[in-house]
Amino acid sequence: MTVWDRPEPPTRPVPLDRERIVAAAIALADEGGLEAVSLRKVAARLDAGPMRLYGYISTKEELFDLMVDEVHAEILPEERPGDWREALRVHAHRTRRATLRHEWLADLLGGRPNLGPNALAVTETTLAALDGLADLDTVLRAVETVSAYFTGAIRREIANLRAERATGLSKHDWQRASGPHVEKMLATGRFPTLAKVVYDGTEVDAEASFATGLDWVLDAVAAKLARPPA
Amino acid sequence: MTVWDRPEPPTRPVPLDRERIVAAAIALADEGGLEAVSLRKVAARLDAGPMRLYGYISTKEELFDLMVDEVHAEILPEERPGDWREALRVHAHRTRRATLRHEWLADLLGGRPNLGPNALAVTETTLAALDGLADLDTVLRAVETVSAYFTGAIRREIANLRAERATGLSKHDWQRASGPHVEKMLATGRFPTLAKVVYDGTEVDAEASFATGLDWVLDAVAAKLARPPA
DNA sequence: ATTTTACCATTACGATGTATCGCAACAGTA
DNA sequence: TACTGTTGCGATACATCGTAATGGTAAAAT
Repeated sequence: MTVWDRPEPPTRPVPLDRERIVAAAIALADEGGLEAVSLRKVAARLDAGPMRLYGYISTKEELFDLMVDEVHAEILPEERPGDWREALRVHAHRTRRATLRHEWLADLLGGRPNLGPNALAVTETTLAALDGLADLDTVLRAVETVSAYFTGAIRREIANLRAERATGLSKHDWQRASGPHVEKMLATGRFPTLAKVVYDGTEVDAEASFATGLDWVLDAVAAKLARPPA
Repeated sequence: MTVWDRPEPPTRPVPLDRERIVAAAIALADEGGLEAVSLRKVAARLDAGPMRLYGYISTKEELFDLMVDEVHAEILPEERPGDWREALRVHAHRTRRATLRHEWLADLLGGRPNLGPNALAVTETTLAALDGLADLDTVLRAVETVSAYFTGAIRREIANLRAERATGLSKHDWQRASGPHVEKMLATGRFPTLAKVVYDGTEVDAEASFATGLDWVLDAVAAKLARPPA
């Protein structure tokens, strides 16, 4: 058995780190949604066995946590924003845009506390922009209220977007035509107001809706920041 | 081969309907969370084979849709509420309470459009309470803004609650002590505002936070309903 | 040079959602 | 009453999943 008969030794396994793992997972999720992310497929992208990953994460949920935090790096504004209102608005819009780039984020948003370094940095920046404008509790409530709003709004927007894609219709048409079910329901006359909205409502740009609702909430915050807490 | 040797004919399979299926699924989810809901286990509860369910639903997601709609029956207020503000507030609180009873709802809230009969009824009631107070689009935006808020707020509340349960600590303590990670992060000094909030913030009752944020949003809505749209 | 350690691939297990298929009980017809 | 279609159900099967356990092998330590 000469050297020539023996194959070359297998190339050393490609080095791994969380960054590479998370990048692979995000790529998969971007392409096929969260459900396309399996530890096996992530590992395969890195020319590794599935079990290899357990050196870096101990559960699939942790991988999701890492993914979410990674996207928060995109959310973190690059320049310190002007006033508090601008800071909150930017935070909301950047989150929305990031979610449009990575739709799977909608499935994770608000699902678990985000304690990764990037998420903390985002929170810090936002809090800092409000610091001193009112007592701590009010500031916190302001940030949480705004973020509750945009979390919910983004999730709904993505949910609608998926429904539109699934049916190939705009939301407006989709509600009326696509669902014989909805059609039928409305025809019963049990939902007169809803029917009015569906039939007479104008179709509004998603981004505009988002921005308008956000402005309302920001107005509310402004009112509470203005005067000391009740 | 006498009669006695022959077994009795198998009892006819227990009759099934969606109501029973959904009830079984909800029971499972209440006990063990959404992940405890598998078609096999649901079917087992009904003394049926898994495939039997596919006569009533064609996919697991549909089962989730049915579950969500079923809970909306609990959310629907029994008496027509007073004014619009009360209507929105009641909608929010009833949704929150339902989610506390069925925590898994937090995982589904806002994830898909809710078009079931009960969900439509809830929407109708809410819309009806605002009907005529402003043009349709404003009314719709009001309802959507409020519901985006409470969807997001509820999800965060449940997320925190789970984290507390998992660590056995209150959120306050959990952020400071449990996570050596968070501790360390804050100690870096890179998150001064956040540190202040974590260390100096008072611990507020979850329901109170929810109610306060909700009131803020309702104030904002009130302002927009008062004067005609910009 | 030998032992220890640390890592990694393999194997394996139980569970899942769902496609397929064959059967058995009923409905309707002759 | 015999026969035949139809319908709905169970069993089987498959591909996939997350992850526990195992065992080998290469680098580090002695």
